[in-house]
Amino acid sequence: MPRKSVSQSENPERISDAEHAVMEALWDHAGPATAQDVFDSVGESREWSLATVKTLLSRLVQKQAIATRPDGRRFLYSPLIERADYVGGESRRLLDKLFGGRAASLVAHLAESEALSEKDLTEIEALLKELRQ
Amino acid sequence: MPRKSVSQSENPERISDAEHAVMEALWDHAGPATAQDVFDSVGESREWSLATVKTLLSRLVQKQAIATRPDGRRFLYSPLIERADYVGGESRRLLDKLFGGRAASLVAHLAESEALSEKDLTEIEALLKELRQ
DNA sequence: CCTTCATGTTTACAAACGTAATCGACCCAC
DNA sequence: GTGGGTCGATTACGTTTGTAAACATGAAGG
Repeated sequence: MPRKSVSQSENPERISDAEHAVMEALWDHAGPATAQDVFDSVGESREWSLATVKTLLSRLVQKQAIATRPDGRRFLYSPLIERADYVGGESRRLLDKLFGGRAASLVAHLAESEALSEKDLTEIEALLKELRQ
Repeated sequence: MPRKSVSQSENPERISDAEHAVMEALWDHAGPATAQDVFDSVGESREWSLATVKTLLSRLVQKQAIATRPDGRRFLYSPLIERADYVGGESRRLLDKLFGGRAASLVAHLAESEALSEKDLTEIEALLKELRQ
């Protein structure tokens, strides 16, 4: 198979914070969304103009994080990367950066810093139990 | 619109990736370090020039993340924020951004994505047990 | 047709970042 | 005391990010 030319597709282009908010809107949206849709979703929390949302969408297209499909004279946007993958990547980044990649260290830290509520603990215990069967 | 005049010292200035590497060097170093020290520590992994390290140190001073103490004609740098605090802050950021603040979700995700080794699981279990007593 | 609105594209611009060269002050060896 | 080296400070410069206005174009209404 010929080597894929521009190499991209393998390239985990970094998604910025603002861009991430747009991704969340897209992931949240059932099916492809228009720029207006995204604006409506995201405009509540973040005070962005429609223009800003469009810029972010363009940048995400460039970064190959989302795809466009023409629909009449506008575009429908849909995520190219899955939320789980993104979340996994970011989590791993943090783990590597701050905990030497050791997940247990993270959990330990959360526990020590009291970031874990009683409920969290119970949930995690249940989770572990399930993983163990 | 008058920019909200922040009461300094309360201001959690964001530390960039490169700056973080410098912080790690400082945290690692026993006692105050010179720019050269930092350069020596960090120069291995990252291919930075001494000038770059100095720039980063300056920026960290501005951000009030580190303090300087004159020592003859040079400075000794030492962290003003503790690693645990930084780590806690960043962890929380991730948690809020990706998991709606729910730590259990993070752990669940790590588990599902198989980011947790057998050893991790055992460690976490032990941790929980300890927290429970 | 012509005006208006909706929509993506282009351009803008300041702040933050990554990376570093240069500058001015100071100290040491000759 | 003078030429080098050392040090922090200043300046630089391209890229990314946040935020958005201006522009081009096509659709739609009158």
